[in-house]
Amino acid sequence: MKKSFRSSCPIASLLDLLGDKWSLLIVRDMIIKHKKTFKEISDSDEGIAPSILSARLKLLESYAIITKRKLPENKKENIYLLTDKGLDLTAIVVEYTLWGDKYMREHNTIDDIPGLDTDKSIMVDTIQNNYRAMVRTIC
Amino acid sequence: MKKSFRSSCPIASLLDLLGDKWSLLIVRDMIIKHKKTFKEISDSDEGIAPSILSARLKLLESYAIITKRKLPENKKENIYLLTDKGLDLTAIVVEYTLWGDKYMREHNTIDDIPGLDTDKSIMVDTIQNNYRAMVRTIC
DNA sequence: AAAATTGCTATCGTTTTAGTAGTAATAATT
DNA sequence: AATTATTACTACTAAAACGATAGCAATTTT
Repeated sequence: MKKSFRSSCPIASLLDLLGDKWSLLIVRDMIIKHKKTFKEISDSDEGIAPSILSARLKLLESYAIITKRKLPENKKENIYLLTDKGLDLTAIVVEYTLWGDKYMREHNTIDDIPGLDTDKSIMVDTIQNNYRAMVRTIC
Repeated sequence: MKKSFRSSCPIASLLDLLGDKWSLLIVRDMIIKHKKTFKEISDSDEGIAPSILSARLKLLESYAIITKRKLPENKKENIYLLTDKGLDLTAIVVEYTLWGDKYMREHNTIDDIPGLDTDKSIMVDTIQNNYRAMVRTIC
């Protein structure tokens, strides 16, 4: 899994990894909607093509943002879970949500998302705790 | 300036605008490095092609994230400045910096950036205040 | 045993990106 | 005043990425 980086800037380096139209949406599906399988993510509103989803999951896995495993009771489904590193993207996802909620309404219909008036750090903690609780139920 | 949106999700909508490898870097150059002209942004470490920079600046302007103007004393240079909407991307830029600083060092050389241990909201305020002060000196 | 589901890969036309060259207008230099 | 340099682009083409669809193997369900 090769990748080259444009510069030594932390922002540019992160963009070299996740700077496309799909990667953060996959992370969103996992963090917020607790999606865990190829099928669940495929079924999102935005309609990602399987070839793209496949490539992105591989990339995210190669950078240890997600892990891929099978559960003993199902040999068909792969379960994708966020690592701590991946779950640490929550703050970015929250900031995207807040900015999009505030400024994109003039250009597009935007869903109302409850709880956006909560303190940011509490939002981030809540999301991360919910995710970890979900992981505990399946492993 | 046409653009279509994939869904009514605020995150997806923001990604439809800024979800590429360059837009946020341009915003970073403006917010952090106080770059204001086509030339200054062109000269960044990452080496953006002029055709791409031109297209992105037009897009950012069309969504009122930046403005374009000339100063009376120079009829050649265009001055690009962030609007309040654009400056509100500071929190996202800060979160990118923090995540990149924390997790990208194992994959790439990452510059040390002073002040990353400061409280997030103070970082954001400081950056925004510095930017506004800079704008005041030239307008 | 047959049908459906899941998790992909393959293919291919279209779109986007990247790199380079070139140009017009202004500004600086000689 | 004439030449040179700078700025802000646009134009062009090659390369890469994307997007939609089809297809397939391994399971699971019926």
